[in-house]
Amino acid sequence: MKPLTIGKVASRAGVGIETIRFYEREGLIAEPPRKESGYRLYPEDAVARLRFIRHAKELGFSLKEIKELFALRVDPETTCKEIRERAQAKIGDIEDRIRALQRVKRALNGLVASCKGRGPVSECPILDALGQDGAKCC
Amino acid sequence: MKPLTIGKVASRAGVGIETIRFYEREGLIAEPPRKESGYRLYPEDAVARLRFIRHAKELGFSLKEIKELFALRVDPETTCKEIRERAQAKIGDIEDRIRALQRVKRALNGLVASCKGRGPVSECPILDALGQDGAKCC
DNA sequence: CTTGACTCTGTAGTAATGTACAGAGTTTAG
DNA sequence: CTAAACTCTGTACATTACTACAGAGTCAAG
Repeated sequence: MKPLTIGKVASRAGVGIETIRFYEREGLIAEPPRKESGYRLYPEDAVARLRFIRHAKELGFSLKEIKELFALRVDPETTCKEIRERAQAKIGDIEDRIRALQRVKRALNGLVASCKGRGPVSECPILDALGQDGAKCC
Repeated sequence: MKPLTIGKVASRAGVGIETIRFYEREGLIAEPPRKESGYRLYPEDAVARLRFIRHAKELGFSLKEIKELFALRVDPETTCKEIRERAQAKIGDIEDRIRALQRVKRALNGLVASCKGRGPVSECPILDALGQDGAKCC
């Protein structure tokens, strides 16, 4: 397989060229070999790595966390268990966020229910509720 | 009740002084009256408003969204009905966000389930799955 | 009345995550 | 061979949500 130029890698991985160079600067991907001209020449698996980054980001990992995942992989002491634990911690984070949103939703639903949809805004119970110190919102 | 200086408001609302001035610049809180000296003098309810912002932020609203909520209240033409409609739209947004997070969570759960937590990282299915093109993660 | 704490404006910096040129050199299709 | 497309470096800009001064003026306790 021929090495790929940055543009090919970008289109195959579904990211921008600038993004790849950015990731290189940030240490998320290795500096690839270059042609004499200075053009970057990527092996095939650079595409997989960029896809990994993209998917992990979609799953709510920050670049920093992704970098940590890579560091784990590089470290020969790391076990599958550790990766799994990270994923589980992430699930916990996501559950927290879901719960927080559900609280907001419940609060808004309650407010909507208490609002007849008539009268001036000054009498609308919706906005007052969030000004309290915690109680009404959760 | 005496008007409060910015420092008092900040400590009561649990935010920084600079944050308050920042919110003022951003239009999240009104410019308060001033003393001759130029010192800001806040009415009590500024504290409630800042708490509102803080709580809403903790619940995942961006400052922009919070501003939109306030905009509803400020407009004298706004009726309770409009607030209610906005609140309902907001509920829809929140439901979307919850669903997105649940998709992520399901994906991560699937990955965790496929990982026995044993063996070297090179055999971890979680990392493999992230390298694939989309299918495994959604 | 002095001194230390407070506040003012205005500017600049931070972190995260890119995106957008400018200006120059390189590669490739026709 | 030429022109279009591509890539290079380096810098600057965008967004969100603050945070940190600098230098000057103000307030309040003792």
